[in-house]
Formats: sequence, structure tokens, C-alpha cells
Amino acid sequence: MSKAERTKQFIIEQTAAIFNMKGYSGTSMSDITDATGLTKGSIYGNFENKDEVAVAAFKFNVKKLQDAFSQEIDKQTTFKGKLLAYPKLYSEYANLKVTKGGCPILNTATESDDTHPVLKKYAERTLTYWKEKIMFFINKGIEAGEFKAKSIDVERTALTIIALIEGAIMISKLTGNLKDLSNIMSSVNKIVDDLE
Amino acid sequence: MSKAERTKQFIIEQTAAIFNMKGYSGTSMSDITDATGLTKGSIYGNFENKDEVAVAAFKFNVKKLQDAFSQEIDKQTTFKGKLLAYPKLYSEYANLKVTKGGCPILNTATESDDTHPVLKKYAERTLTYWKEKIMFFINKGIEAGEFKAKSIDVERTALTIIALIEGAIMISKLTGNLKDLSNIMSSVNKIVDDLE
DNA sequence: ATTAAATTATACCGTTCGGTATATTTTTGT
DNA sequence: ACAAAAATATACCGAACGGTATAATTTAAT
Repeated sequence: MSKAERTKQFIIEQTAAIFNMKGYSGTSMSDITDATGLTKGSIYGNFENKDEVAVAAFKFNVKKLQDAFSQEIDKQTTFKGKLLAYPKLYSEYANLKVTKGGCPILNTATESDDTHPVLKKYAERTLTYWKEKIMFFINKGIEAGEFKAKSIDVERTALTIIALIEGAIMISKLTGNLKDLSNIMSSVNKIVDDLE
Repeated sequence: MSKAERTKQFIIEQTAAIFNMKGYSGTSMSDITDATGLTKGSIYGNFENKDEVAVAAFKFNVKKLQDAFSQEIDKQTTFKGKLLAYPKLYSEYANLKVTKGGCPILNTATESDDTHPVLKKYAERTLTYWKEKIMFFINKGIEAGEFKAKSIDVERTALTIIALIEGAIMISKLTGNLKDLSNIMSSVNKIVDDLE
């Protein structure tokens, strides 16, 4: 890794949480220089502009979350188990701390949907990828005979699980009540259980 | 209504949608003067600062939404019907246009939870009020004999409904797909149906 | 060790930010 | 109609904004 690549990575790591907490328009270049200890010259030597840092930070936050979930998913041998990895990790709350500031998809989506097409596109792609992953698990579970409920609407189920998780994160961050999070996660559990 | 009161109301009406779309830190004072055709002097003659305009805009957006729902809720004679008013209006989508920019609770919550305690508090209060309203309908429905399912967790059900709605709004605004919204709303319907 | 290239720091650009003192205009009560 | 009060416009403040040209420094290949 060249010096530039290491510095770039360093900038991303140091600012990812800030972007996730303060948002794109709430994060200033001086927030970035403060967090890294670097100067503007250095930041602009490694990134074209603020947008590019924001996009990199978003990708970093998403990857961090995905890695945490993949680890749990890979442990599970059944497709039901893989699906339950999401509510499980969120119930334990540990994962809310993985990405400080809440879910990057939710944060980026709500901020950028009317204002920032570039960030919006990245959020949308990430969401679609997630949906398809869940649909994949459900379909595989049906094939494997794990899920036998009649007339399963795979896409609807996937969307419902995601909506519940995102809504739950918003609510529990707002109320400061972890019980709200685990409460809603048990509803996700129920949806997965009902597939059987 | 005095001139001042009318102007104040005018400023709120003209800026409410902007705050809901661009967010607090994304909305500038010049956005406000542009939207109203007034000057800074006039804005600051009616509001203490930008915060106060933002709070008023938030309350305005919430009230607008609440009025739309109350109208539908009041039409309904059963508690099940009142609960179903939420997914019904959202499925019809008309109500997403009531407050341009999506749900003000969701937008304000995700932006302010790590940055703006004042707005956060208002969002939290609104959410809690909504939750209690849903809980009230469920409890009344149980009393009235409409809902007979064994071991109904009233709070959990209310939280689940809200999480689904908020998640659905985020998703459908992000994908631009109205089908996503109605898909998830049918999951809300199912939850209410399962109370019987 | 030397040197060319790459990286980082310095100093600055014009613009916009939220906010305010004051002058002007418009309401409002008499 | 008039005067006092209230509301709005004008002109400005210092600070922070994103961004850049250039100089100083550090890296990396020979």
C-alpha cells in the first residue's frame, strides 16, 4: 500500500463515523481536518472533493456492517438461522455500535433522497443488494424445505424485514430505549418463524 | 390575527416543505428568504433564530399529517378500522404528498439524533404520542371485543406498526417504487388482522 | 546518497453562513 | 387623520464554508 493509499484509508476511517452522525451537509471540511489532524491540502490531494470523501465514508460504513453480519450469517447452517442473524445481532445491540450514528443506509437515504442524487444512488444500491440477499435466503430456504408456509411472497417478506429493522433503529435511537429495538426485533423473528 | 401572526404563519407555510426536504442543516436562511420573498430583517423580526423556524416548520408538518390521518380515523367506526387508516392512506400514496419530503418524524429523527437535541426532543415527543395513540386503539379494541388474539403485546404491536410504516417510507422514497410502499403496508394490514 | 515524483502544509480565494443595528415603511388604536 | 407602535427592508458584521495555487516536505526508485 502506497503512502497515498494509506492516508486515504486513514481519512476514511477517521471520518466515517462523523459523516454517519452529522450527515453530509452537517459535516464540514474542517470536521475532516480536525478528525484526521491533516490539512486541507492533504485531504484534497487524496480526494477530488467533499463528495468523494462522503461516498468513501458511506461505503466504509456499509462494509463494516456487512462484515459484522456476514460473520454471523456464515456461522449459521440453516437459511432460517441466516435470516435470524439480523434481528439477533440488532437485539444484542453490539452492532449498533459497529457503525456509530445508526444505520448508514437509513441516514444517507433520508438526507439525500431529495437533495443529493449521488449519495442517494449508493444508498439505493446498498438497499437493493440487501433485499436480494434476504430474498436469496428465503428462496433457498424454500428449496431446502425449511420454509413450507403456503403462498410466501418473497419480496414482500424481504421488504418487511428491512422496513422493520430500519424503523426499529430510528425509533430506538430517538427514544434512547433499547427495549424498543429488541421489541421490534422479536417481530422480525416472528415473521421468519411464520415462514415455516 | 395580527399582521405579525399572519406573516409568521406565512413563513412557516412557505418553508415547512423545504425543511422537510433539505433538513435543518441543509436549509439556509437565504432558502427561507427566497421561499417567502421576505428579507432577513422580517424573518428575524418574527423568529428568534433559525432553530425557531425549524421547530415551527416541524410542528406544522406534523400537524398536517395528523389532520389527514384524523380525518380518516374519525370516519372509521371500529378500532380495527381506525388502525387500518394508517396503511390505507399510505397505500393510496396520496398522503406522501401531504408532507413533501417524506415523514417529518423520520427525517428529523435521523438528522437530529446525534446533533440537535431540541429538534430530537420534538421528534421523540411526536413519536411517543403516535405510539400511545395506536396503543389506545388496540386497548379499546380489546375492550370492545374486536381483538381476541391471546397474549397481545400492545406496545410491541404499536412499535412494530410504526417501524414498518417509517421503514416503508424510507424504502419507497429511496427506490422510487410505490409498490414497495403498498407491499409493506399489506404487512401492516396483516399485523392488525392477526389481532382478531 | 541523490533526485525526481508524490505527498502534505501554508496561505489564500470568493462565497455563503447565521445574525444584527438601524432606517424605513406599514399597521393599528385613537 | 394622526401618532405611537409594530413590522419590514437595508446594509452590514465576523466567521465559516468549500476549494485552490504554490511552496515545503516526504516518499520511493535508482
